[in-house]
Amino acid sequence: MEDKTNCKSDFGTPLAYKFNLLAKNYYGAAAAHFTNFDFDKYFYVLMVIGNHEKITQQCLAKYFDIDKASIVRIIDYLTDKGLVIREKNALDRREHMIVCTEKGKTYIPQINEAFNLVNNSAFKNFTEQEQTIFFEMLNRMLENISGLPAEYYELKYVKSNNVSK
Amino acid sequence: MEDKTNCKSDFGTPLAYKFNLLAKNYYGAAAAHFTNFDFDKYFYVLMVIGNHEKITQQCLAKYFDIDKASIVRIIDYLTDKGLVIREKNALDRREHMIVCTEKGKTYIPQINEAFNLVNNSAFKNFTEQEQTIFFEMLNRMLENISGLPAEYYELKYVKSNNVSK
DNA sequence: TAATAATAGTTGATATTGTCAACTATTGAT
DNA sequence: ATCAATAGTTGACAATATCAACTATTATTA
Repeated sequence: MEDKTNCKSDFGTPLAYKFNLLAKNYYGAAAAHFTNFDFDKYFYVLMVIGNHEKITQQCLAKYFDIDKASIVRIIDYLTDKGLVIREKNALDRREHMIVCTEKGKTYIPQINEAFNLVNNSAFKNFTEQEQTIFFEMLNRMLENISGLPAEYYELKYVKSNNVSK
Repeated sequence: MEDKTNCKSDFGTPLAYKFNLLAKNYYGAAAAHFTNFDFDKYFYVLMVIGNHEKITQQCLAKYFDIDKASIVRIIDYLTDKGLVIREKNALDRREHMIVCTEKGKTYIPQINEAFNLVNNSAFKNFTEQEQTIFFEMLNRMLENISGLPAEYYELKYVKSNNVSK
């Protein structure tokens, strides 16, 4: 059994293993901030919806890279909790625009704040510059691995719903 | 809707969102290398087992941070495929040492190689130094978020089974 | 030593999640 | 007018994780 104490050895482990561990611990830490909410999941979905006036389910499906059927159930859940509503788009009546309710909006700042706190604790002892470098590296890696520019995931799908189409 | 074209905006998004995207794309890319195998999952589990003479299910559960019941089913699957076997530990008959079979061992180099290839494509246009920095940052972040040293996940659980205990 | 606690693994039940195919409604293309 | 494409929905299903209860074995301790 080889020694794995130095960083070099990391090159032999799949990156995704570390990403999974990080994601799991991250969500665990974030969930601690949401214990007083009357809903217990899809915080980031709500945040994405809340940060836009309206957004289609297709956009959400592409943004989160999951099946549109899953989005239906997520929106069902959030609707059930009174956090969002579906509105038919008059310009294209196939589309349902998802809109944050007043109740839903009250959670957005708290969710934003909580994620910022967890981000900050993840970045403990990172300089501003290191944080910037880290994000920049993550984005480059996303491009390398997905074949798509990383901004695609931040922008494109989110933007497309605001212009007529 | 604010502009999100610059990196700064990343600070508002939960890190785990990007980690999930990366992990998903990473596994997708890796799976392409394993299409000719007669098993279709748990490649990294097999690799970890194969890189040690023997390892307990507890070790694997802690290493992958999943329930021991899940490990039982994973080992059932790998056993079913003839890739590993369970051996009672004579020194502590509660423990089942998981050992790679000859068949299982033939896959280890291929799996190692495949992960290296995907790592390399993920790190396209990264200098050696950047790669080292990236891993080092990931490990620091894991420590920050989990409260445990990152090597814990690479070493401790994996090592403990080799000494009598 | 006997009783009790702790550990490793197993099993069954359950909840969650994602995925697929089939379907409706609507719009776009030819 | 017809046909194809898109947005969304639904039901069925498979994969996964999790939990509690259980067996077997070892460690603790009174």
